[in-house]
Parts: sequence; structure tokens; C-alpha cells
Amino acid sequence: MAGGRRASRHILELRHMRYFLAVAEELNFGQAAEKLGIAQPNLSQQIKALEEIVGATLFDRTQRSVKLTAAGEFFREEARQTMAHAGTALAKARRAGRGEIGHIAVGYVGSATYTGALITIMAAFREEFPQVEIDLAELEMQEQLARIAAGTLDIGFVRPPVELPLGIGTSLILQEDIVLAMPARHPLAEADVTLADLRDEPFLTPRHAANVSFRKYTTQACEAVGFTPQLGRQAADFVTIISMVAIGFGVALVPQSCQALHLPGVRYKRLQDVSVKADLSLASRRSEPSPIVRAFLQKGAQYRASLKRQE
Amino acid sequence: MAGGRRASRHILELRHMRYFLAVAEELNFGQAAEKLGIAQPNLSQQIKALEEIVGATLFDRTQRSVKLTAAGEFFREEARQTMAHAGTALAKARRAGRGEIGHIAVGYVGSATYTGALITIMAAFREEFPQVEIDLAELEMQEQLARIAAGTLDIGFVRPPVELPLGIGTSLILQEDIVLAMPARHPLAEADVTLADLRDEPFLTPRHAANVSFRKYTTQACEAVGFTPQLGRQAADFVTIISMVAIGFGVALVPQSCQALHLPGVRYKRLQDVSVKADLSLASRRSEPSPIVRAFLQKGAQYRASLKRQE
DNA sequence: GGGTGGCGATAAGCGCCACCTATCAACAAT
DNA sequence: ATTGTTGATAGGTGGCGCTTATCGCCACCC
Repeated sequence: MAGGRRASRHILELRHMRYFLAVAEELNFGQAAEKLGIAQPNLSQQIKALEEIVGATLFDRTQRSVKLTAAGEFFREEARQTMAHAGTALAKARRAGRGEIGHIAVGYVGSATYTGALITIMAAFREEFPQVEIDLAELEMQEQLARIAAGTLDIGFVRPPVELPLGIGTSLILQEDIVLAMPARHPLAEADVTLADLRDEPFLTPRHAANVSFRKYTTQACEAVGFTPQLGRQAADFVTIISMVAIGFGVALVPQSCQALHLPGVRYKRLQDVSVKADLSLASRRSEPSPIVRAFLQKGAQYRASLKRQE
Repeated sequence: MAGGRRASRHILELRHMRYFLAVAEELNFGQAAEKLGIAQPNLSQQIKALEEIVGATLFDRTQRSVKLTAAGEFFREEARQTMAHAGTALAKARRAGRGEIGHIAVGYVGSATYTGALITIMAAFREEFPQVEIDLAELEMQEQLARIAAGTLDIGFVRPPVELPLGIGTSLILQEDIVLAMPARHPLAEADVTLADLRDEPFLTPRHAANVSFRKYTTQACEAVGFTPQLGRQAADFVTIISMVAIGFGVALVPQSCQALHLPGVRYKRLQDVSVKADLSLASRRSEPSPIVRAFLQKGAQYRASLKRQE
């Protein structure tokens, strides 16, 4: 009954606010129109439409001067904030679209640390995209693959070969030589040894299925020189494996970067008759449209390219 | 050179955000379109236009499901806030337009307090418009009129008649009887007196020009019974005037509501031969489009109407 | 496998409204 | 009176936001 507000068929748009703010600033329709790049009559009409939408006059036009009403003052403040928000909406979405902000979860196998690849790639990524929040976690390879498939992880530093879940792919970033870790007090510790000399030693490997990563490398390398290795204990990571070597549980083929682990009682040896190389790769969802993940993968590719140039 | 963002000729509007939020909520173009009351193809086009404006895809349409991209997530949050702000912009301006929020500055002459009109009107206004901030100040009448003209005061409780500055008008809210204040130890203090009996007494009045307010009432009443009053001291307010009566400086014609001032040594008397009434009015700018001031004036009119009903 | 139903994208056309130019009306300044 | 500057009004046009009709794609289902 009492209400009866004229139901303007128009709907509030940002255009109205842009125009309103221009007039509120200039306090002059003509100049405001010029600043907006439109004709003055249109501006008059749009402001009128806005006033119908609001249901209150926003400007006092006293024929020689334009000034804000009380309602206009309130609207001005809110309109300003609205426009600001609209602007940041655009800016944030654009930056996110270019991968400059957002979030990425990265996992890595422990041995990735020693290669330098992890540190180098992460540093390069952080430098270009400082606004991107990075979740970093050391995880076993299978755990990484499961999480990538589940969507809780974006990137994994893994050591192929390994059977990949559907929709997940890898890209190589590093190949490194494989060296032998053997106990220092082993009879052959001071001699020139070949892999063939070690046919009776137990070989320690990561805890994996037969055809995966260093379990595969180990059998592959041994069979290449004519014997099937006797598998010893298995462990989750190379630190443990090399520790077990030091204790005397056997020998192990490890990535050469693991030589950075200077454990007492361990001797590393480059073997002439081992030509297998160890891979380090980035795993990620194949159907990954996120520009931020793409950017990370690109950093990995750049790292690989920089290595090739050095050769 | 490197930039090359496709300069979409479209401009961001609230419409895009409304549509986007609907799709982001439903995750289904068809249902979102229905909720918006538009056809689905248009929605597809508008979202596409929005994505061109933003310069990034906001939804992953995988043929069977729609979900937000990272950029979409960011945009969603900002768009929500933008819409919220736009809503409050409308709401605030509307309420201001109806006078429900804002600010009003009210002045009053001291004697307005005793009538009850000031308190009653202020209370009624506050109850209906609790959000309106009220500046209240006791001011002499001339000061009020000057400030109203200058725009620093919106409403004044004044006692006409008085010469009004250009563009300022008054509306009556109260008429009250005039009574005599005389010293208690005056020879006639205990007798039945008429105004005519007091022709030799000095009459104390407020400090005004000749034709203003109680200076006018006083001369008018006296001349009505056949003499020209001898004017005594003048003071700024009735408290002072009545105090001076108590001291014995003379007598005074005062509004009957001033009887609330029970000063020792003063006797109030209703005089049969005084028919002049004292006005109390609201002064305000005539060309006052502010709905909040109009609402206040209306409260004044209602108060006057309620008095008339009681008669 | 072909059918069916639900999805979003595309095609083509229509009508409104945001824009334009031209002009008016009101006031100030000279 | 004249002129300049202001915002409002009149009338016309083109773009775009809307529509309906249709397609292409996938999942599901006898």
C-alpha cells in the first residue's frame, strides 16, 4: 500500500556507476560526457535511468551547478567501492589466467634433492611467479601418482619407469649415471671392480614392484652383464639404502647424485660395464589446463634444455 | 609487442557477473539460464564474451560437466563481492532517498525545552529513523536562522515572529498561553492582578529587535490593554529573565510552559486580559529537497495535529 | 550397435535500448 | 537584447542482447 516505488524496468549496470562517478567528480554533465567519450544527452538519460533504478534523485541540478544529494553521497561511496572490486575481479582473473597467482602442490622423491634439479626448477619458478603459493612435500613415488590422479597434487618429481595411472603423463628433465655403493670394508673396496664381479652380492633396492625405477635398473644392468642379481633388503629411500650398504647388508646401484651422501663406511664406484641411466621426470595430469602447472612444466623443460646445452 | 591481448570491444558489466555467478553456482548452463529467466544460448554467448573481456577461460566445459578454472575461482570471489557492493549501493541510496539514513542538524531556543514539543518530536523522529544521526544544539534564534541560511543547520525551533532570511520559512507547531512572572514579594503578588495593573512596572524581555518574538508579544499585550510598557533589562534566555524577576528587576511575560521553572521568589500568574499567544515554529530552508528534513518537518506537523485533536 | 536424452555451442534473425545529432529552455554575464 | 554555457528533450539509427532452431558431442540403455 504505502510503498508504490516505481518499478523501473532497467537494471543496475556498471555503466551506470561509471557514468555516475564521472558526473560526481566533474559536477558537470558536459565535461563528464567528454571524459567518458560519449555525448552529453546520452549521459543525462543514463543518469536519469539510474535515478529511476535507485528510486531517488542523486544530483541536484540547479540550472547552473550540479551537486550531489545526500542519497548521491552514499551512492558515490558504494559505487566507488563496487568499481574497485570489479577492477580487481578482472585483474585477479587475468593474472590467474596467466598463471601469475594461485596455488600449486609439488611432490618429490627424496633422491630428487641431490640432483639439483628440484632446487633449480623451484627457484626459477618462484622467481618468475612469486605470487604463486607452493606446497612442497617429499613423498614416495606411488603416493605422488595417487595424489596427482586424485587432484590433490599437481606436480611430482618421480623416477620412471613406473606404471602410470590413466591420464597422467611424465616428461623427462634429467638423466644421470648410475654408480655403485659398496661397503668400505668389502674385499673389493679398493680394487677396480666391474658389475660382473658382484654377481654374488645381495643388491639393495628401493621398495618397488619388479619393473619400476631402480629395481628395474638394477636387474637390467646386471642382466646386461650376464647374471640375475640376488635381491637383498628393500627400503623406502636411498638414504636408508646407503646406510644399509654401510652396515654391510650388500651393495646398491644408486644415482650418481647420491654421492653427495658422504656416509662413513661407504664407497662409491663408477662401473665401466654399467650403461643404464637413471631418469628423473615430472609427472602431471595430461588434461591439465591450469596455466600455472603448464608454466611449471615449462620450467622443467627449460632446465632440461640448459643441461643439454652444457654437454 | 609481446602483449597482444585480444582487445575485446566489450566492457565488463554487472550482467556478466550475474550470469557468471549463476553458472558458477549451478555448474550447468541450462539450469542457470532458467534461473536467470533467459535462454541458454544467450548465456553461453555472454559467458564467452566475459571470458574475452577477462582474457582467460573461466569454466572448463568437458562436455558432460562444467567446473570452474583457477581463474574462475578468483573471479567468482571478487564478483560476489562486487555484486554485494552494488546491492548495498542501491540499498543505501534508496534509504537515503527515503530519508532513513543520513544526518540532520537541529537547533532550538532554550524555551522550547519546557514545552515538551522538542522532546516529543525528536523522540518520534528517532523512533522512525533510528539510523539518522542527529546533531542537536541550543542556539539563539538569530544564530539558528543564520546557520540555516548558511546550510550548517537544517532545522530550527524558533519563536516567531522574526524577520526571516531569504529562502527560509517556518511552520507552526505549537501555540501556548502567555503568563506573567512577578517577584513573590511584590505588593500585588498575592492579589488578583490584571496586566493593566502593571503599567508602572519594568518589563523584562529577551534581547531582540522591537518586532521580534516576546519583545513584540509584550508590547502588543500591553498596548492591547491601553499602555506602552516600560522596557527593563534584556537577557538571552528565559531562565535569566525569570531569575532577574526573582531578584526584583521587574516583571515579564513568558510562555506558560516556563512555569516549569520553579525559582524561589517568583510567582506566575495567568492574566485575564492577555489574549496574545506565543508561537513555537520550525524554521528550515524552503528549497529543501532533502527527504530527511522533510520527514522531520512532517513529524512537527503531526505533533501539531495531535495537539489540535486534544483541544 | 543404433537409439535416446541431456548437454553446451552455433546459426540466424528480431527488437530494444544505448548511442548519436539537432534542438530547446533556462540562466549568467556582458 | 545578446551571447555563452548549462542540462533536458526529440527523433533516429545501429549494435548487441535476446530469441528460436539446430547441431555435435557424450553418456546411457535396451
